[in-house]
Amino acid sequence: MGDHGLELTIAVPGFSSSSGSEGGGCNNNGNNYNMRELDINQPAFGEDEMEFPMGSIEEEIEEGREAQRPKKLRLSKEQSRLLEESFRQNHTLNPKQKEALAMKLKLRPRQVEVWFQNRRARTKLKQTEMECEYLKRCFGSLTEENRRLQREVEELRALRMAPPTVLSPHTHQPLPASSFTMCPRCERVTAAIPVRASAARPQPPAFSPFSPRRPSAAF
DNA sequence: TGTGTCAAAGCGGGCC
DNA sequence: GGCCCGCTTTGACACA
Repeated sequence: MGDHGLELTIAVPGFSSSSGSEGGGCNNNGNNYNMRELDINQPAFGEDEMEFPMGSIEEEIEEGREAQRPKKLRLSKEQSRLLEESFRQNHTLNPKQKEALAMKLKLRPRQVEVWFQNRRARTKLKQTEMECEYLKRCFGSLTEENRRLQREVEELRALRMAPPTVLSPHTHQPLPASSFTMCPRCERVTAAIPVRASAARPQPPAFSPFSPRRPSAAF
């Protein structure tokens, strides 16, 4: 989708989202969205509130009109563009900035405020989604690593349980049990068992999700 | 025309 | 009291 003329630009370390269809969106030619844009800012709402398309319901009731819900505002492309621009500069507005921006956009300060709130929420949601994807990938690789280590543990355990069969280097026959000695340190029967290649310590993963040095490309 | 999605706006609660 | 946030509602719109 994303064809409402509002593009998410998320400042996430390692990610750069381009503001793709700046000015060249798919909605700026000939569909009814343009008609809405005109509706929003045309002085067709009464003299006093011509900039504010959303009048209050109470006012309408007082005036004896049908208490119909006011038309919902859809921001024009230009309004969205300017809002995005100022959001890129600052994710929050002080009252002065808000007032100025509202004046510039012919909106109520409250509408600018709401737009920024919603925009922050959308940014956060997007970040959360990306973080979720990243954690899923971490989970997958850690599960795989865990499975591999479990198998290795099983192998080593089996090796320990089995009676040691060591071949004599001279006769190539199994040595008698009497030829083994007890290791004074670990108190196990030891013999000259060659180190198995598979028992070599595995390489640690390239990075750990819990390490402070996360690869920046993750987000 | 029904349905899904998006975004504006409402509402309540927490914080300063 | 104003602002922000999370959640929700609701109208506009696109699409099958």
